Amino acid sequence: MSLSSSEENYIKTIFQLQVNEEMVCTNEVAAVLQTSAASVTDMLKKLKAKKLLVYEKYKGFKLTNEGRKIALMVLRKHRLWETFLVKVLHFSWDEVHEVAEQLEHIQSQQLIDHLDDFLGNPAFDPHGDPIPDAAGKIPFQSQMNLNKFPMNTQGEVTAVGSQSPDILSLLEHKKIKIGVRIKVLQHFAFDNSIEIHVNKNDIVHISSQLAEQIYVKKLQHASK
Amino acid sequence: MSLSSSEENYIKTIFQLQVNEEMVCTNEVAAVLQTSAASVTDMLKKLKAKKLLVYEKYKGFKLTNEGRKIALMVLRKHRLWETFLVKVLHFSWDEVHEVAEQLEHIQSQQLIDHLDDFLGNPAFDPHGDPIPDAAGKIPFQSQMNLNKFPMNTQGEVTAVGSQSPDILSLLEHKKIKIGVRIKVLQHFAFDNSIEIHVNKNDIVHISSQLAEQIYVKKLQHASK
DNA sequence: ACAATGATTTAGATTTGTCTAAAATATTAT
DNA sequence: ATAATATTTTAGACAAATCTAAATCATTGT
Repeated sequence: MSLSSSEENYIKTIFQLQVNEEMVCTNEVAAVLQTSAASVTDMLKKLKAKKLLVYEKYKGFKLTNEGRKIALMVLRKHRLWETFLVKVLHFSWDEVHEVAEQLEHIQSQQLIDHLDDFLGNPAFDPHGDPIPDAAGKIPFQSQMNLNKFPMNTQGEVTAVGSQSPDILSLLEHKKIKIGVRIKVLQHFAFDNSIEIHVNKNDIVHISSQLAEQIYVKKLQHASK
Repeated sequence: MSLSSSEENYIKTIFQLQVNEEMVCTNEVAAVLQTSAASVTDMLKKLKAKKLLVYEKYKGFKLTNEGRKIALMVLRKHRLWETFLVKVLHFSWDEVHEVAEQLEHIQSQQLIDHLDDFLGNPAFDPHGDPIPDAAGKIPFQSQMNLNKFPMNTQGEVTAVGSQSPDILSLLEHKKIKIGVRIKVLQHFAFDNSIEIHVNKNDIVHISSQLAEQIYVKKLQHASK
């Protein structure tokens, strides 16, 4: 049973909205997919008929195991293609998304297996997001994007996504380099900027564009 | 103005059917695309409205310059992807077509430019077909597939498409190797097999599958 | 020349994915 | 508690690409 690009996009979106076991609602999906709530309802009926999600009118919905499996495969393809575009075809990180959105719907198991091998079975894509393996397993994400790092948690900078001079000079100015300790103090919803502690001394403000380029791992607390 | 996959497939098919300046007819296209003549007519109207072909009811049709340009770009993408699949992802020559049919419709000029550069701007794909360049120019095909070689013309074997032991042992048995002179004597429509002269002595029979793997270039006649 | 045959087009229907407007349901505020 | 508001679903329509069956045009054989 193979799905249309449209069906795959809905499933991927629902998967990404349903962190934990929460139900997802119609408007959220409509907002992400830039479509009308009515269109979402139409698609929900179809995906329910295919047993890819559980859904009751007016009550919200979430993916079944089968649906989750499909979402993971689409995500796998998307992230492998992004890796290919950046590592092999030398796209920059901000140019890959639109193209990967198309490539993720190519139907060929062989293609994705060979691509995975050619890339050396990467565990993370250029944005630092984990790439599900062929069985759908997501690698443990010791490193994660500063944008997604929990607040008030000790972290250590592990990598920078881009090597452009503009980013490096900005990082230097803010005294951020690989190995420094950070803690997210506050998040501003307006522009997704954040305020962080650097080395327990300085408090600096980081734009969402910059945070996107900084990877961090959690540190174990000495005290408990 | 961007076209749907379906429109691109029709244009590509019509381009390949219209060798020389001949008109193409509805049934030919329907046969190649495995669809009904009625569907072809519907699409012809649409492509005519977009000025991609000239068409008069019941009289046949052919592409405009604009239509030809699009066909060449689709062909370029198809053949670059086939090259990628064989050379980089180690697909065998008979596995690439279906996947390339999907990949050729990905919309991104940047993608195809980068892919072309990554592959080293190849002039021919793994089947020996010429790859149009970014301007739509088709490289001169000194080497061509034995299946497409004209009859009663002196040729010289220049390459073999696959290095599999099965093919090599068959070629040895038929005394065919790089450099030998050949001439196509007869073509059998039933199975697309051919009968050829090898080194002006032996007459051997070649299946279409084998001919597909043999590349030949024309030799200038000493006499004229 | 014209009847038979073949090719092409039209007419009308279907599927998929979308839309807007209106109706139904749920939530929130006073 | 119930009126106002927000969310979700239904109803009906549309565009793209396809189909079948019927009608139209072209070609061919005698």
